[in-house]
Amino acid sequence: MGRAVVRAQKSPGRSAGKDAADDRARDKQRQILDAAVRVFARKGFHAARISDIAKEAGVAYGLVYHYFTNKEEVLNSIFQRNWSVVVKMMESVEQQHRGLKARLTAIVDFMMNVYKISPETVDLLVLEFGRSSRLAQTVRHPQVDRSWTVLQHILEAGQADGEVRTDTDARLLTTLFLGMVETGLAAFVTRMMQRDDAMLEEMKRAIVSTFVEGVAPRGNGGR
Amino acid sequence: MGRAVVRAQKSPGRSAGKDAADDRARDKQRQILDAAVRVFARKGFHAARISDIAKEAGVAYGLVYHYFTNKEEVLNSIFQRNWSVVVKMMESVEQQHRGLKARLTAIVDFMMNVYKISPETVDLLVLEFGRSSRLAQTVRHPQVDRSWTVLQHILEAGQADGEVRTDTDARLLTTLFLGMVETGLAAFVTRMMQRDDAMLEEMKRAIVSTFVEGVAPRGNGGR
Amino acid sequence: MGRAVVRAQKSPGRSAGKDAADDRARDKQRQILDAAVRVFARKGFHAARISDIAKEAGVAYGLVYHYFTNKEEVLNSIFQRNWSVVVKMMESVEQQHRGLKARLTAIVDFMMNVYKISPETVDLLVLEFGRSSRLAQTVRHPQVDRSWTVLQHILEAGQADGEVRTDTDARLLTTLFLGMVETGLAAFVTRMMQRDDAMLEEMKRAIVSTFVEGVAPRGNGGR
Amino acid sequence: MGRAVVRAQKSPGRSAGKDAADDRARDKQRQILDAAVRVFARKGFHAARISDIAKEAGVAYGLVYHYFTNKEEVLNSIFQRNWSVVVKMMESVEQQHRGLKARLTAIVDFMMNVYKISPETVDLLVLEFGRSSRLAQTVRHPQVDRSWTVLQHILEAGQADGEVRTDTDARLLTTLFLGMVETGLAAFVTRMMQRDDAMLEEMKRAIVSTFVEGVAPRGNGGR
DNA sequence: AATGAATGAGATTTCATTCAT
DNA sequence: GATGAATGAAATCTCATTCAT
Repeated sequence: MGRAVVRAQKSPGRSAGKDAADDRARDKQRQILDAAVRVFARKGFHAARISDIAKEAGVAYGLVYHYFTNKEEVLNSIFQRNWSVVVKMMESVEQQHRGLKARLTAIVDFMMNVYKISPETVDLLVLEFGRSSRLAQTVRHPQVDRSWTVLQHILEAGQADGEVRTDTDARLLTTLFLGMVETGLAAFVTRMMQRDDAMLEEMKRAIVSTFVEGVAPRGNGGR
Repeated sequence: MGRAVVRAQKSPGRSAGKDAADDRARDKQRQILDAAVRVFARKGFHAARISDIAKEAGVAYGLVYHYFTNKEEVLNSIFQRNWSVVVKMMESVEQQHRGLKARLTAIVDFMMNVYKISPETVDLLVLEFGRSSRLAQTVRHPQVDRSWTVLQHILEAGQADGEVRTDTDARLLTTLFLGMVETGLAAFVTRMMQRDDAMLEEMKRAIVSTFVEGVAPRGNGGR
Repeated sequence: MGRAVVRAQKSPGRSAGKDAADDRARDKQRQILDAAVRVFARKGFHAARISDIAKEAGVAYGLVYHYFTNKEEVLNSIFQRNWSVVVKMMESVEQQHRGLKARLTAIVDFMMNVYKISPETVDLLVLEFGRSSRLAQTVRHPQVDRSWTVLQHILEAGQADGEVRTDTDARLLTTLFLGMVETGLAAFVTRMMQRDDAMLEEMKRAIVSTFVEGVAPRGNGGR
Repeated sequence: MGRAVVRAQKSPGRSAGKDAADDRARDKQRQILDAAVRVFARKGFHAARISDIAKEAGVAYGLVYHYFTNKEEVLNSIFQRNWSVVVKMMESVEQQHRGLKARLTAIVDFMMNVYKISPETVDLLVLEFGRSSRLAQTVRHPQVDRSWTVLQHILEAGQADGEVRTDTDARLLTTLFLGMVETGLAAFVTRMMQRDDAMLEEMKRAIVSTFVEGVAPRGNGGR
């Protein structure tokens, strides 16, 4: 409840009154979204009532409708907000790092860190969104497609560099990598595994090394 | 009321009518469960109405309540029925096959074949059940735990045989393997990938080889 | 459950097979009615389900419909059966006894004894039927009217004999007497009072003497 | 949600809107309760549907749930509201009047007047609540116990003053008195007796005098 | 006679959404 | 902007009753 959100500085030079009002509005909106993350993570999208979210946010439930069209839009906003962060991260990783292992390590690192910081968010993304074709049909976030594409690029680069075998479709390998990450997270989410830092670290290492070794070209003079 | 009736032998001599009735009852139950699989897969558990299931099964919705306590129990029955098949398969694989690769291949084969035969069932299991901690908390199917355990045994055997590196927890590797399989299936379920046989075959090969290579001990001449 | 009902001897001289069948039928019917009394007393008419009655009687619920048109008819049968006993008792009391006090004593005695023997029956009659105008409207048992009439006669006889003051309507006094009896019983039914024999005896005495003294003519040559 | 709100004084200066809203809310609640009294009296608790109450009150049925948890809580509120009036009356009678006859006369007067003003309320209290042990078990209104206690005190005072014979338990006599009043009312409720004022007056007199005479100590020159 | 599968009307209850204040 | 009263569609579930066996 009431987590202290760091307020971003806004573009200076506007009417102070307006800005203050905008600020308050943005705060309220964020307050509601934060509450929604927790409630959705706790009860699931369907079972979560708007009034639950409002109560968690400490506002009247009518206000939720002031900021969002309906319940689904609340969920969409959450996805938008979070996936755009993931996509940005992936894009920057592609730019900043070289080599398959370094890149995947950076990505897995980031994901696991997010989990440490806000497990509810990950719970929600994994449980409600992860793969739901039904939601996907209604929602179809281009962000998600973009993240797949970036990953695919990384793997294709690996194939070009001889780090990844070329006899398998890069898109398919992308699937497998995401599967490991996702299910790895899910194991924590569903309490299949203990939620402690050591475990998280081991998980990171296992995912990266298993995948990198697993997709390495082999055979002739190979490994 | 009167469901899951254990058939006892009754006074011989006039039991035919009774038995026929019981048979019909069992048929109707199965008819309802089959319909439920399709409806759940199509709309998801929450969005599926009992009346949808009844309509799909071609019975009055009251009959669903005649055989099942409520909607959740319908879902549970489906899980029970299907997971027990998976568990049996895994156990038999452990008995019949030797060697990590052979065993995992057999398992992945089976899973993908089930998908070919009854994609709705897999859709349902993957989407609704796959990992939902919320459902899991209420339901806690021992069958699921059992399947994890069997897989873990297989990996531990691999460690003992030197096929799997020993510096990583077998349970953790189990997670990763299941993640690949599950997300591999999910890619079809969510239409992220084309549902054709060639693709399924390539997926099978990719999963097994990536995982087996990925978890192989390295070192000797290796990495 | 399964209280041992004393089977009445039937008119001798009929076809034995027929009689035996009739007997069995009557037994089943009585079995169902006895069960119904207990269930209605326990849960109330509305909350009692036909299946509860059938279960209590140890028969299939379809059979209830073989013997009774519907749930309401089951209740009616119970009333019929019991009130006719009460009416007969009152009529015989009017014949056998002389004097207001003797007659009322006999009546109260009987009522309280019934309570000792079958509290459920009294519970049911008092709670579901006692005064329910709504049921009364649908049911309108002539038996009930008859019992009022007999009592009224007894009071009118008392007026004629100078035991009861004549300045008050006999029907009204009937109401008051029945009110005492009914509420007296109700106090046990609702556990407002301890259900022990001494209390029952004191209740009997109090009802009769309070009423008899209360309605005695007074005044001039009176007290 | 937000029912039975205790009105707190809020920051003075802009509370008018809020207060007006609260007033409206209280009005609506009462409107619903009044409607419920009529519907329950007409059809009985079980047969009354929430939608009947809503229709009678002229509101959407959802609103009933906005103010009350469920149907039973509606009934409870009615009991609470009405019995507290009865209890207060009895307490004030005990204070204001002296002598058994005066006190009981005042009580019976009040009861019969309530009946004249709102027969439905009395119908409901008498028919649904009067004694129902089943409801009583769930509800157990302390108000009802309190009214018994006050009456008992009045009778004990009568015993102390020599107006009531001491050889009978005061609680038992309380039962009888209430029985007369209740059944007296019931006779009107169930249309066993004509609902006219003259009859009501005669009933009043008959109840009080029968009871007072009936419980008077006898002996001296008596019987 | 006896059974219980099958039906479906109908009741309760929930909750997203609108809207007056 | 903020509130929460008001609405009513829709979903779950119950159970009296019918009927084939």
